[in-house]
Amino acid sequence: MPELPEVETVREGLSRWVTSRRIATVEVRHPRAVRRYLPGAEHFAAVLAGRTILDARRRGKYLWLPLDSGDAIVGHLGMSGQLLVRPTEAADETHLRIRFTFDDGGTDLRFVDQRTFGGLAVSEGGATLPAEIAHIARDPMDPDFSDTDFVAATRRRRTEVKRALLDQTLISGVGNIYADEALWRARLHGARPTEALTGPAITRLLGHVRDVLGEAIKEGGTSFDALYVNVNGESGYFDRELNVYGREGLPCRRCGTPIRREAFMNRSSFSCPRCQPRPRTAARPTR
DNA sequence: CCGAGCACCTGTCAGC
DNA sequence: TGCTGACAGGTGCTCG
Repeated sequence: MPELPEVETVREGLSRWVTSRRIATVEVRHPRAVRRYLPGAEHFAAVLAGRTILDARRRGKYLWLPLDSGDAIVGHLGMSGQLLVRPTEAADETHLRIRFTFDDGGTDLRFVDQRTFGGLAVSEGGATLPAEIAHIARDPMDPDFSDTDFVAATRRRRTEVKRALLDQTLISGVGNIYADEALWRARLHGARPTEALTGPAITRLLGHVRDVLGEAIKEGGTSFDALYVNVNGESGYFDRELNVYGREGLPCRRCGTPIRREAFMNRSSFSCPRCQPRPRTAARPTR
């Protein structure tokens, strides 16, 4: 779910609502929420009590909160995770997994996650960049992202272009929605082999990725239901701007041809049959 | 190195 | 009304 724009929306909320606050207590309500933190739930709570949150940062779909100890809370929302800032007296959410209270009272920080694919961990010494996410590439909104390196690395891959966009070690933050939207804008079918794309074509595609992510951030992200919300529980509005994702059978906004849906990696890909013709052959060696 | 398949979960919706 | 199967924004493992 949440892809870069949704995670960025959450990061902005955390930056505003939890920066400079000192953690009082931590309750882990479900052990799966901290499964990536090997010392376990009790240690998770103990090491965080009394720490002050200094900032809220993001790379791709990962978030981290640098602490005054030099450690960080690192997290991923998975498919259904939410970080909510709620009044302390508000009733527990059905899928409340972790609750943080603060010395100043007022509001809690709650990790709520229906499907439990997400989770939080403490990254020792991870304030600058958690080691747990060192394998994740920079995302295209990062000022230090290198367009030329991305183009070169993509052309070296022998894979399909949508797979490349979803590969978080090549470019991070792009998920199923924004990959389909960027490919539609670039008029490329996701099955096009990367090695057969020219440098300028990949550069143009990258520009569309950056455009669609930026536009979605302005709208507070995409949400089709109450699962994808900011820290105050509010949905974003980018679903109104989607051109292909979820629009099977509806007319392409460029040419009117009904949008097609194809199976892809146990989910779906949406594209325009006319603007984005399938490649004639599967990936093959170029020489 | 790469992809296919699957595991990890809960909930919703369509169809029977 | 219930049951069943398909499907959902992600990651990460094994296997070939």
